[in-house]
Amino acid sequence: MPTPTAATPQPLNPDEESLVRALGQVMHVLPRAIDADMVGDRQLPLTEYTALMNLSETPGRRMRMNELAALCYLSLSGMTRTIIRLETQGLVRRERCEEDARGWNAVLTDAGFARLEESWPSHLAAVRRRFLQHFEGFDLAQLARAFQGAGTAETTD
Amino acid sequence: MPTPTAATPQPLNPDEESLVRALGQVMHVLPRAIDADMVGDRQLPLTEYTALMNLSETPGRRMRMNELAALCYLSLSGMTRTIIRLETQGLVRRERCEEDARGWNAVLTDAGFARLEESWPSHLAAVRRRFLQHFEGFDLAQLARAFQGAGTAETTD
DNA sequence: AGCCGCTGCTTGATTGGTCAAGCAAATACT
DNA sequence: AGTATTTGCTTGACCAATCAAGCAGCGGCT
Repeated sequence: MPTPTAATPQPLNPDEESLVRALGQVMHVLPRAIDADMVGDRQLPLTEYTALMNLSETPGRRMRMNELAALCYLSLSGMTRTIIRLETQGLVRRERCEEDARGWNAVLTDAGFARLEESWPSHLAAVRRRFLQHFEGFDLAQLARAFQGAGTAETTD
Repeated sequence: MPTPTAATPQPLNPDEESLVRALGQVMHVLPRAIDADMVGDRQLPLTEYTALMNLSETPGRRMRMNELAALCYLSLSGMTRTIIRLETQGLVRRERCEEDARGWNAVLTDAGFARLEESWPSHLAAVRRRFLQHFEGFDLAQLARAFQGAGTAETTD
């Protein structure tokens, strides 16, 4: 019996191999690097930046914890803690939700909006330098679709 | 004065915008998803798998902590703790380094090698399904080069 | 030979995330 | 109407990573 226990799957070819290795590196390095850039430059961690940014794009600059957590790819408890950090800095305020007294809205304060405006160039620069720059010859729209697929792949199966 | 404080950088065009959004998602989701797959399937977290894998590819299946940490994209202390976890499972053993009594070698045990052999199909499947699959039409070699660039970009600039 | 600074690794303290349990409000059921 | 279930969020316990401090062994310098 050549393959005794489990079905041996098709191994990676050399190009796949090096892509996967590079992916491993990027998954580890990129988020930390961009975060470190933001912290070094603007004292605003990537997670907090992302929360502020999502809030800023919403009518009334407010959002339910639920929805914000999903947009930030964070667990609900992770979101709670992020919002608490932002609240203590005065960048976000929490208001009880009118139509459901269990719910809360995170509301971007003026200070929060100002902080965001002051920080986005730093974020933009980090993303350009660490990522976009390296994909210059590529069809970005096509690439974006592939990434979306990779990010939203079914959880189990 | 139209732009009072800082120079306003070139904003992202729509394609860049959606690529960056997708990147944000992927950076968050992919490592956790692959790790969760491995844990669910084989009880072996991605970090530990990576350490075993790197050890297995080295002559004598042994490596200095230093070097292993670099290959795993982990801090030295993070590597120490990972190795301790692996050691308590009997998958790795530590030996003092012969030519430098300060140093340690992490050595893959037979049990560790077996564990790796049993786990790699799961890792492979996760990587295929969550990542490679979504880049089917692409020039993988070219993509790999771009990713390598993104992962190794100069730290400060 | 002996001290001094450097190196390799571990350990302690902290951080930022997760999951599970808790709690209060809303909703469904009879 | 009154209870049971579900929902929305927070809190507690935990975990894996980081940085900073500690420590032992090495190597250079005199």
